Amino acid sequence: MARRSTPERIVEAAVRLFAAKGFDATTVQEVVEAASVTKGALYHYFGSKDDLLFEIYRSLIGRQMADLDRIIAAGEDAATTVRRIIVSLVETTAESVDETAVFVREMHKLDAERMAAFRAERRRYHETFRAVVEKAQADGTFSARVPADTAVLIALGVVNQLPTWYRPDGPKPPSRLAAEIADFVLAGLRP
Amino acid sequence: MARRSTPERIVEAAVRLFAAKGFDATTVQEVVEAASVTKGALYHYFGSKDDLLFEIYRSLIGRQMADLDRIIAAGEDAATTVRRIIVSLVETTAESVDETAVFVREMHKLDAERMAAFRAERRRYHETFRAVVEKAQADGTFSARVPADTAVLIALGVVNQLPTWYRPDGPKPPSRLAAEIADFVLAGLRP
DNA sequence: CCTCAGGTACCGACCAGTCGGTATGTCCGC
DNA sequence: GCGGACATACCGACTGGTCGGTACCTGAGG
Repeated sequence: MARRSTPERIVEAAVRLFAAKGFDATTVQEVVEAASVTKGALYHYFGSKDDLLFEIYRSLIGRQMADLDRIIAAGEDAATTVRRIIVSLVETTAESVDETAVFVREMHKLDAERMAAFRAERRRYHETFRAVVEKAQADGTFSARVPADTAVLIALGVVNQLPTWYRPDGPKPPSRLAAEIADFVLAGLRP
Repeated sequence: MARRSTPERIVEAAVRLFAAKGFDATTVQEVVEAASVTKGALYHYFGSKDDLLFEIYRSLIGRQMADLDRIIAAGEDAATTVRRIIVSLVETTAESVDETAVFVREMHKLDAERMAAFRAERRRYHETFRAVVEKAQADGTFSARVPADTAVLIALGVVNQLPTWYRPDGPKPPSRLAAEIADFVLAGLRP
């Protein structure tokens, strides 16, 4: 039998198809065929096609928030913290390009309740990141040339855009890309 | 009668709806109702729902390419040129948030032929922008800390991500936002 | 009276989700 | 150590509704 559990296989197939064709353009039938299960099995584990989509978001956001918390808890200086946040973000994104692509494109399809939950998480991420930049700007470690919130928006914007041009088989390994992006952002914040 | 021509009204309504609900989730019926026309009128002017989508891309890309060519033709120094490219991009994007949002989210739905045409245009934009940065890096005007292509990818990434967080009624006017983003990018390129 | 702009009724395809079923455990009283 | 009650995991034919697109109509201007 297959190594992965049935629900895992279903989510995997769904991510691949949603990333390639979009959520609406992918039929439940295609998902079950790609996962080698039946419709019955899918609806046994997931309440609806939307639930499947939400499951993808949940796991991605969960990983990113955990990384952020870990980095903040380490309590290093601002430049190191910012570098680590960006590197971690770029690397997770690179290894989950499909998830991120689906996420960025179809996020607005969440229903009101889930959208609220998602916004709260994103807000927390954003505020935490911004606080690091603001503190460093206040004590002169970073330049205040550009407001902290714009800097954060720029950094997060780059990462979310990554799935549109990043190719796993491209010339630059994710670690190299992560370092370059971090360098650029830090250069922008340098006094 | 309405001021705008029928096809213009149709495209306008389509952009608004596609941006709000997504292309697939919007029915042709909703578009014609929002535009106060009938299905017959829509199919009189557009061959298919996809044609409508393509029309949105075409006009947006056309405007951006024209702006770029105009800026390059002015032949100013690298820093001014880069600033102008970013400002022009941010401002067009801000005044066409809906178009850009649709574009970023649904671009992958283009058929092979149109996708190829689009990629060629994007490539030209990218290469033109990169050439400016590379030249300035070669003569020492810009730092070569971060490769030119990464810098360009970052700059364009920020702009494409703009529709997800930019609000026309937000505290910062587009010109201010454009200036901040340009400042940040130029700071990242400063020797 | 013919063409062009627009209107309207309708069709065929498709798709998310349902539902009645089976097969395989597993726990428990006796 | 066995029968029966219940649960878990899955199957796949079917349906009710939806939607893009089409065929045909109308009315006005030249």
